[in-house]
Amino acid sequence: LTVNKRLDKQSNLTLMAGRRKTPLESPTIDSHVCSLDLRLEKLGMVPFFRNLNDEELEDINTKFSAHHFSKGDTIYYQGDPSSMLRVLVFGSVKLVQHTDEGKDILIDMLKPGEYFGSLSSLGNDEYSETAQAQTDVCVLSIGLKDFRIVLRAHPSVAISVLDITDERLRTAREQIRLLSTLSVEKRIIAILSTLAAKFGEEREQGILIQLPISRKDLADMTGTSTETASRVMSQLQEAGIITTGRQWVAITNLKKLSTLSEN
Amino acid sequence: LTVNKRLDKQSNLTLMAGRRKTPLESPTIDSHVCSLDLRLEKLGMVPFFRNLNDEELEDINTKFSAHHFSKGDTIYYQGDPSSMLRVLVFGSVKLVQHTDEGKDILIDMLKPGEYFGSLSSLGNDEYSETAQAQTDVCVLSIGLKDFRIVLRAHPSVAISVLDITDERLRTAREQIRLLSTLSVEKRIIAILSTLAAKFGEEREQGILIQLPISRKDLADMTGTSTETASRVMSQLQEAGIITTGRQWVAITNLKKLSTLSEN
DNA sequence: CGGTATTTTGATTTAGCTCAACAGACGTGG
DNA sequence: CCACGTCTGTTGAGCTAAATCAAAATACCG
Repeated sequence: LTVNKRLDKQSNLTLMAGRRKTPLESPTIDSHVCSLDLRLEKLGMVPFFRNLNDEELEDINTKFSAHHFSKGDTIYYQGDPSSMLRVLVFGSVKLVQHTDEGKDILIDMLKPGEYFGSLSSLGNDEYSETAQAQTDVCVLSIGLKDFRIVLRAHPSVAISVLDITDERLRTAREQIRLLSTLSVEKRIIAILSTLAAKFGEEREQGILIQLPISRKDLADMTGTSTETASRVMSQLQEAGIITTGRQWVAITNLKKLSTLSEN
Repeated sequence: LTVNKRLDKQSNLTLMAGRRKTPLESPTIDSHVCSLDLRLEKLGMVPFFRNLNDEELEDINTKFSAHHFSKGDTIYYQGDPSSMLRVLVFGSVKLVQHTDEGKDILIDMLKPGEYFGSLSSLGNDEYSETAQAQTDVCVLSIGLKDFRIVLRAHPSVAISVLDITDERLRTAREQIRLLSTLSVEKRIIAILSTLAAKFGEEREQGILIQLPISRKDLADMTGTSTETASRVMSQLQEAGIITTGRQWVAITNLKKLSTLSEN
């Protein structure tokens, strides 16, 4: 993979400082990473195509097209007519719902291999959320009708997609539980644990969450205000549980974090 | 259908009173409604079997077994090993999550034709919620492995189940939005609208929600306390928007209700 | 280096929780 | 059919978590 690590020069200088700056790797991709010749390989990595043989994969491959988006780009907007199913191949994407009152809800953050866009042509003809590139990304797209054909031809794919969707439903309901029963502090702790499990990587600072996450993102994930999210993060840092800065978080004391979520 | 309507004698007497008593029909079913001879007919009504021909249906039918539960019975408990997929044939079922701290979350209320239990044998070997009969109910059950076989043999079924699950995911995320952004009053108003659309029937009192719903149920659906739910319901009744009593609600002014939810 | 976006911190306000007591409805058994 | 016990809903008062408003500090970007 031709990934350019844009190493920040200060990352060495600030190693011992109380609050380090941008320890995240912000990978940028050459556009050809997202090119035709790599699609087949990528498709085979996607969970719901994993059981297929080369011939089947080849067939499905022809139905997909590949696109590149830069960090911050919007892949589709909530309310747009929904017509594509997408598979994230590289980078990370966030799904956001906007409300009339201007509040946002951050529904999910995706990593490579996950699908988004619309699945079902049933009734819902608009995207129910906005998809935004959180880093530079590469995305494969397939038209809904074509995807239906694939599902019909390959029951194992349909079953895999069903399993994944069911799992997401479970996660969404868990989120409802958190929102209904826990204090803001505990909700943020829970989200940090989840993100660490999904995106965390071992570093000197602890488990670094490999994603640009702002206070507003945290607030939108936990249904609170940026100010409150900031206060909670300050407390957690004060308590030596996390290390954090602008758009990044690392968990330095996972044990203590999980203790707090119980209590 | 041999359904006994247990007509409450007071329903006539109290027609003009400010607050009527138990206007709900509480149907009880003779156990043989849930018997073998009716299963086939019922299965054909289930959304995801609708496209199948008689022969296919017959085949699937043999894999299901029928069970009757009385109002208040628990069909399965959160944490039990999950092994069955269930289809509600008659009555209504509620899905509840319990928390360590003793708070409950009411995830969903089901009507005939909807499925519950577990879908995916993937990883999750325990029910993530408790299913309780809200009225007398009749339920068809199939073992997970058998259901997998059905899915594999009938792609159209797999696709239907996927569509339904996707729709539920959308609903769950909508619920997350409500919890994250709206006041308790608006959340209750939103739930009342939803319930009216799903379970409402035209009556003299207005759109009567054909289900026993307590203040606690409302509270557990909206993530609030019974006291607050009660206060909101009192206000709504005061404002002439709903009529309500013990375990029942009717919406007398739907227009005004939807006005309130916007504002 | 200056401008902008993000984060922090403080002060004030408030929605909704909790605790508490009571009232109305239900149903059960005598 | 009535009396009684139990469950469900109502209402009040005080308290607290978190929202909001406001302003300053810090990091990042060109």
